[in-house]
Amino acid sequence: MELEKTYNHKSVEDRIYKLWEESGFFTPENLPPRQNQNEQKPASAEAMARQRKFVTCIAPPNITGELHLGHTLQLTLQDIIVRMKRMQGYITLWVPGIDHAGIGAQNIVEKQLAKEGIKRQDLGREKFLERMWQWKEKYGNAIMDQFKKLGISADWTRLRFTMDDQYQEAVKKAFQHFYEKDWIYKGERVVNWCPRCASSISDLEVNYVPEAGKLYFIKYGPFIVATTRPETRLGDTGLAVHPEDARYKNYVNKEIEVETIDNEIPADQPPKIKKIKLPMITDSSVDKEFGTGIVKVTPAHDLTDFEIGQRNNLLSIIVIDEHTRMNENSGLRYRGLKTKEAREQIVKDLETLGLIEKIENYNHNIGRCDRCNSVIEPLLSKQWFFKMETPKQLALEAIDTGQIKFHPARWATPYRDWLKNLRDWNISRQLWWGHQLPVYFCKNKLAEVKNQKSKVKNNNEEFFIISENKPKQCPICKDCEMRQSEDVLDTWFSSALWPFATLGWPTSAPPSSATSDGHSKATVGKPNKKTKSDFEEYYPTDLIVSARDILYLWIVRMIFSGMELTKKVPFKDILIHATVLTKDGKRMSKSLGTGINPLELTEKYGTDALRFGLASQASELQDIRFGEDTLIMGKKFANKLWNISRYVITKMKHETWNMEHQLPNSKHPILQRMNSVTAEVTEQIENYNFAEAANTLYRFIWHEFADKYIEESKNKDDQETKDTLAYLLLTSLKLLHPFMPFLTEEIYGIIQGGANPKNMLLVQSWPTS
RNA sequence: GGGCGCUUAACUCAGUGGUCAGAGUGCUUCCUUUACACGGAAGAAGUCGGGGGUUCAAAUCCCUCAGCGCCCACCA
Repeated sequence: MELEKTYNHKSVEDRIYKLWEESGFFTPENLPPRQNQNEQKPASAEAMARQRKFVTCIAPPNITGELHLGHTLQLTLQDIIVRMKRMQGYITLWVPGIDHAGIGAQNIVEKQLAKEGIKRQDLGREKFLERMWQWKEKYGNAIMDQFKKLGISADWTRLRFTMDDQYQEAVKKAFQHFYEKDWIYKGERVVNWCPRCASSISDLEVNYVPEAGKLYFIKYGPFIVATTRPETRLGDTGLAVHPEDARYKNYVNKEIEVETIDNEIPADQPPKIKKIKLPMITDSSVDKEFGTGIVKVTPAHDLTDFEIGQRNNLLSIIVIDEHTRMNENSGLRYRGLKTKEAREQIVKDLETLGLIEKIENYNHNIGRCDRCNSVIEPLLSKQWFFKMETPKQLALEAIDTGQIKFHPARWATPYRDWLKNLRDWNISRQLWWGHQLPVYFCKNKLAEVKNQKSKVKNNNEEFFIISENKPKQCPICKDCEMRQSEDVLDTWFSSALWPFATLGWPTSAPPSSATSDGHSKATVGKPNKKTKSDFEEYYPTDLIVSARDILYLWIVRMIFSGMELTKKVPFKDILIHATVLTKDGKRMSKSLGTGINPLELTEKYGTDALRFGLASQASELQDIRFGEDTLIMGKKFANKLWNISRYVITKMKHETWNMEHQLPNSKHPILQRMNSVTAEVTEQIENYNFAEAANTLYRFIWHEFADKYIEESKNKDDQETKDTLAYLLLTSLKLLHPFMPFLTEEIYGIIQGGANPKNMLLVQSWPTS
C-alpha cells in the first residue's frame, strides 16, 4: 500500500469517526467482553458483570452559541481519560448533552428578536418559546457536530437535554421533594432585580464593577448620614450604628426626629420640610469607620438593610417598582420618575432645603446583571427561595469526609469558604425559557384551609399546592381552574440534577409519600425494559471535569442535590482544568473579538494536533495562554508518527504483525524504556497530569524510538529488530490513542490491512508494564 | 478587606532540594542519507522577578518586597 508522505487529517477524521459510531463501542453495553487479568478463560457474561465501570459526567454546554477553546480543552481532557479507561477494560459511559441555559439563551434570542424590532412580549409566551426551541435545535445540533469533530467518545444513544420530558419529571420531583423537606419556601425578601431581564437573579449572577459615583452627606436631625443612593431616602425606616460606637450610645433605641422632604407637595412647587421619626437601632454589620458611622436603613431596597430590618423589626417601604420607577409610596412629588431622575430631583430638593452637608466623589462597586450588564436594583419581592443551611452541611460533608476529591486539591479551600457565608438561594425567575414551577394557585382566594397539615399553604392570601401535574380539580376550593405559576426555575436548579437526571432518576428512586391533593405520583416505579435502569447501573459517576467559573453555580449545587435526592455523592472526583486565555493573557470572549473557533484550528492543524497541543499545555496550576505554536508542534508530531508508521510498515512488508502485542524476544534497552514510558504515561493520565503524559510520549517517540532506534535499525533486517519495531509502534499507538485518536486509529487500521469496525484500536487493551 | 495563582531563554511554558537549568516555536551553521525538510546533526541564547534566610546543597523550602491575573466579601 502506498501511503502519502505527509499525514492528511482531512481525509481521515470524518471517516474514522463514522467507523467508531458504526462500531457502537461508545455505548457501554456494546463493549467487547474483556478477559479479566489473571483469568485464562475467555470472558463470559458473568465475567463482564464483574468488570469495573467508569462513568464520567459531562459539563453540558449551554445552547448560547458554539463551543469555544475552553470547551475544547475540557472535552479533550475528559475524552483522554475515557479512552484510556475504555482500553483498560472498564465499562465506560459518557453521557453527552446540552443545557437549556435559561436566562442566557433567552437573552440571546431576545437580542435576535430585537434586530427584527420585536420584543418577547409582542410574541407572547407560546410563540416566544417556539423561537427558543428553534434556536435550541440549531445550536444544539451545531454543538453535537463539534463534539464529533473533536473526536469525543460519548454515547450518542443517550444524548440528553435539560428540558427533555424525562428531565422535566426529575425537576418537578426534585422541587416537590425539597418543598416537602421544607428547604424551599415562598417568601418576600430583597432580591437582585434586573430591570432589563425583568426578572430576579441570584447573588451569583451579579457582577460588582467599580464605578465613579457620589457620596452624599445628608442631614438626619442631629446627624449627618452618608449615602450613595439618596433616592432611597423615601424608603428609610431607621438609622443604625454599630453596637460599640460610643458616639451615639445616648441615642440608641430612641426615636430620632429628622427632617425630610414633604413628598406630597407637587413637583411644580418648591419643596417643603416634613418631620418624621426614625428609630435608632444597632447592628454589628455597620462599619464605625465609614462616613459618620451612621447608616440609613432602607429594608426594601438593599440586601444588607433588609437583613438589618429583619433583625430589628423595621418596616419595609417599597418606593421603587420593577421598572425602576418611583412608585406611589414615593408620593405625589416623585411618583413615576425613573430612579436616576428621582435622585437628581431629590438631591436638588435636599439642597434647596439645606439638608445636604456635602457631596464627595466616590468610587464604589455597582452590581450589574451577569447576562445583560444592566444595573441591578435591589427590590423587595415575593420569590421562591432555597434554604442553604442543610445543603451547606451536605456539601461540606462530601469534601470533609473525602467522598469527593478536588483535583487540584486546593480548590477545596474556595469551595469551603464560599459555603460559609451564604444567603438563601433565589430560585424563581420571571422568565419564559426554563422549567416552569410545579406550583398551582387557587384562583379563589377566599378558600378556607381546614387541614393545616396539608400541602396547602396560606401565604399572603395566596393558596397553592405543589404538584407534578395540573390537578383535575382544585383541592382548595374544589371549583376553580388552577393557575400554574408563571415563574421558571433558575437554570442551575435543573443543572444541579444533571448527573442523575440524565441517568433516568427518579424512575428508580424510592417512592415518596403521596401529596395532599390526592394524586399519588405515578412516576415512581415506571417499568423498565432492562433489568436495571441506567441510574442503578451507572450512578454515582466517577469523574466530572469542569471549568472553575461554575464551581459555585453548578458543582456545589450538584453535590448537595445529589446527596439529598439520591443519598449518594454524584461523582467522586472533580477535575478543575485550566482556563484558556489569549496569547496576551486576556479572557477569550466573542464580544471582545478574542474568541477562537476550534473548528478553524481543526481544519488547519487537524483535531489530533489540536488535542495534543492543548493537552500538552494542560498543567495543573497555570492558565493556558493560547498560541498556535503548540498546534504546530502537535501537527509535526502527528506527521512524525505517520512517518514512523510508514517506515515500520515498509520494514514489515512481508511479515505478519503480532497483534496480540507480545513482548519481542530481545534484550534491547529500548524495550525497557518503552516499559517505563508505559508506566509513566499511565500514571500521569491517572493523576490528571496531561501535559506530562503528552510530553513523555513526545520525547520518547520522537527522540528515542525514531531518532535512536529507527536510525539504528536501518541497516538491520533481522527478525528481532522487526519484532521490536512492530512492538514499539503498536505500544506507541495505544498510548497515544487518547491524545490523538484519529491518527492512531487510522494507522492501526492500515496495519491490519483495512479498518475493521469490529476490531478497533479504540477497544484494544491498554499496554501494561 | 480577605484568599488563590503566576513571574524560568526572544515568545509560550515544563521543571518543586542534589550532576554544567529543560521543551516547543523562533534564530545560526551544516546535511536534499531510499520514514518524515511538518526531517536530521550541531549550536547560540537565561543574574530561574528583587532582597533576605534555612541547608553541605535552593529555580525548588521559609520570610519580605514588587508587578500581573483571578476569585470571594453587606463598605452604606
